[in-house]
Amino acid sequence: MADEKELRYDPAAIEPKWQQRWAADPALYAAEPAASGKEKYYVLEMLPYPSGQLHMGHVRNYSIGDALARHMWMRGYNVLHPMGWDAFGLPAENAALKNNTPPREWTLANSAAMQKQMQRLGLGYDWATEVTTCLPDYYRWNQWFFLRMAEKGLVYRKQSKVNWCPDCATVLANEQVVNGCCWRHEDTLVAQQDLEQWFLRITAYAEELLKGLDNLEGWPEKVRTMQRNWIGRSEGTEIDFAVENRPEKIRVFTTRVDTIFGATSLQLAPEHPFVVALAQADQGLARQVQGLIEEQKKARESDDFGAIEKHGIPTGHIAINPYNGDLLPIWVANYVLLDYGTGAIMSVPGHDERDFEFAKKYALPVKRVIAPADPRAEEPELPFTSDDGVLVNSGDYDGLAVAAAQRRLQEEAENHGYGHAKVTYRLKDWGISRQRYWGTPIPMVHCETDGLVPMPDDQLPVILPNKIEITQQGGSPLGRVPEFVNTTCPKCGKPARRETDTMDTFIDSSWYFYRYTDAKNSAAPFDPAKAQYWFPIDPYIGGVEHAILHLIYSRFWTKVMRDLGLIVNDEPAKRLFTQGMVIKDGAKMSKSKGNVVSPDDMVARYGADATRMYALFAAPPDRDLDWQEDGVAGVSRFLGRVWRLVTKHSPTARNADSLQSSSKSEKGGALQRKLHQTIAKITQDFEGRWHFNTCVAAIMELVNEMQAADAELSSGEVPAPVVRELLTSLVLLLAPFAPFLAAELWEELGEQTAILRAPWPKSDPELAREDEIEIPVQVNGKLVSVVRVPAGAQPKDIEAAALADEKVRARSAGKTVAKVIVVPGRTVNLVVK
RNA sequence: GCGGAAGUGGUGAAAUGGCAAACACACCAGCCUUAGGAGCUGGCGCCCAAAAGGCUUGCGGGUUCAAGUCCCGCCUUCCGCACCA
Repeated sequence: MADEKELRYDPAAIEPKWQQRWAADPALYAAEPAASGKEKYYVLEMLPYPSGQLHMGHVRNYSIGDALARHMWMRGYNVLHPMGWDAFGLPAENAALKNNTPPREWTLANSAAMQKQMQRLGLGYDWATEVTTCLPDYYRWNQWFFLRMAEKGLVYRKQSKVNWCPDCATVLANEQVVNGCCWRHEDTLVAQQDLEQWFLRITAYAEELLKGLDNLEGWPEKVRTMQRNWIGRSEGTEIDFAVENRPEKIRVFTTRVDTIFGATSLQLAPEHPFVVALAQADQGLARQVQGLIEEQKKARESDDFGAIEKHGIPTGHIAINPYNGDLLPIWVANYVLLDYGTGAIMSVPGHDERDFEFAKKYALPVKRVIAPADPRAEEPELPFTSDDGVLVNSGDYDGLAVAAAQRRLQEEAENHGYGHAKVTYRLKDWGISRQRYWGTPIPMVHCETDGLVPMPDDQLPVILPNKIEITQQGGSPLGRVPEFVNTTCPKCGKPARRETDTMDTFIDSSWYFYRYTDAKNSAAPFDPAKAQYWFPIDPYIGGVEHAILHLIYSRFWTKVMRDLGLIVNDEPAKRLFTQGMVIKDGAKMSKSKGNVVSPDDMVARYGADATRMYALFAAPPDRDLDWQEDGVAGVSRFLGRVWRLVTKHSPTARNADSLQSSSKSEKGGALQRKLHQTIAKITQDFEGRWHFNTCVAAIMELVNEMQAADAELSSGEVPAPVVRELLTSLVLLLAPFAPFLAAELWEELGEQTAILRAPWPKSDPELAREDEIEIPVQVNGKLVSVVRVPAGAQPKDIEAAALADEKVRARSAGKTVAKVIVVPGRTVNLVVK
């Protein structure tokens, strides 16, 4: 019975054994100091939120990163492969409410559980550099950075709108607003509230963040485009309009100043200062404007801003077009946004869809001022929004092309002092205040005498109190902890109040990957020399859902740190790799759909190796992956074949002299050829394409061939040194994808050292070369036959072989061969007439 | 509306412009048996009873000796952004 048991591949026996051995050897996955002299490789996967459970998306993400890390270790690189926990955030507070567990305990228990899962999966992380963002030795540096930014003028406070869930009685982040409702209360509309908020001046870096994208060649085009759109640079003109009988001027932003002779009104956002001023003196107007504001609010809340019907209110005031003296009625319109441009537009119904719709509704005049560039073209229907045109009905500017007219009109405005060219961004400053408990306290003090006073560095960290009652009452929870709130002013020493807002959790993840390079540093966020050695990150691997927020914030943070003199790199990551989603039955896995596959379950049934290898085999890593359990079973069966193949022939391999492995036997030569072709293919894929699905397929082909030659391997027909080479190389190739089985079989082959330290096999082109190859022969582009020729055959020999082929002769009988194209090693095409 | 990606067997997929469907899954037939979530052999795009042959990469054009791959125009799906002036 025992013997038979041994004939079966049993991951449940193999994997825990190696897991224990690896855990007992912390140096195995540890990064070495720069002095190692090895070339560095920093492979990073996005750190998880410690929810308590890994999901399949994590497994896929980490399987990709771990395969790369293991491969690079075997290539002799100094590899940094760290892991940590994005540990602040609302779920911990929700759990606290639900289970009466303190957020800190809940979070740390979760990350400990997930670390166990990761170790069970055999992921090779250097746990000595682990970062947990909710611990004071990490978040104190958030506070430190905040103070440095404040010194540089990158921090300010201002009144701002926030998302407010009345049921939770708390502020929500934008990403927690789903279709205008709270993510935890699907039927509760999120309201907008005005609060005084802390902001980081990310817009100071808007231009650099945009320009830098052009050089990020290792980032997916999709992500770069999304960031470009998010930053939303647009070039235009600001023009000041005087108002009849009023002292104010109204500044308008437009990208189409060339259409200004077609302006027939000005439209102002309901919250525009001019409107506010008018409303103060006019109850009726005030009420109407309030109506518009309510409408906008509602539209914003329902996430359907574009769909509300345009309407407006005439103010009765008149603006003057500075170019031609036209008198333009001033309106308040519900489709104009206060926070883009200047909050005021010139309305040109002839050449803008929205203005046209508005003008039709209120019977405002529509003027044609742009004609198609081609004079023969028919006069187009209005609105004509193309910028390929020339000016008409525009005084001295008639006949100018759009672009030229814009330049001339800008010059004119500057000469007369009523306008100038202007670049506007859609990117807004980063509102980082959260009226929540579980986050980094903002290190500021409110003093009656000195106002806002930053905490001195030597009083950091401002510790988040542990004992706190989390309730559903409004306001910052920290405000209800007197020991926290009551302090003394660092400047004057008088009693003062601490800031009770905490920081957005995206701050935690904006720089965590620098901390990995020096995670235990208690004097600085990290040693610049260490960061300089490891940065930039070589591949940064994660889901595309972070394309905007996290990846813009962390680029911003990198630039700030560079300007603080801490680092020398401009960008955090050389290459960004966005893996596809894991889906099941055509839909993203989710609890509500009931199609969630648990990694623990897969590991229990098929083992970590099969689970990981399936995650790499089922699809290329950048595409969505459809999880099919039968596929995991298939990979598991394959690993069983490998196990049987290697254990069966390992005695032969162990006794072989490893120095001579070149085979004289035909079968041995064929297997060696396949082996060296496989090594070449996989090595090449690791160098950039990362199509691990075809790497696994190539290993399967190799195993299939070896299995088919089982008799020759057993009989000695294939020399023992070749058997040895075949088996050891196979196990080495498998190591990045199925680390447990590879380690087990490595030992089975009598190897003493860790497989992770064994050199990656090298493909010998001599051994990989085919003796004879098949060349498809086409006649007039149609496949007709296949001829066999020696591998290095000359074009004329290949041509002769093709012409001699029977099927080819039949096909070209009675016709003349007009042309012969020979692609050596590839194909022959005969053109016959 | 703007931007991005993708459309290939029953399924996941493969294919530096050079034999479309490698490798797997599922299915079918057979073998073995210690009856297992095991192993082995064979079959498996479509048309034709089979062979021979023909057809086939969303649709329509084009470039080329040669197109799943390159170019142009459409259609569909997914994703991101969106009264952004």
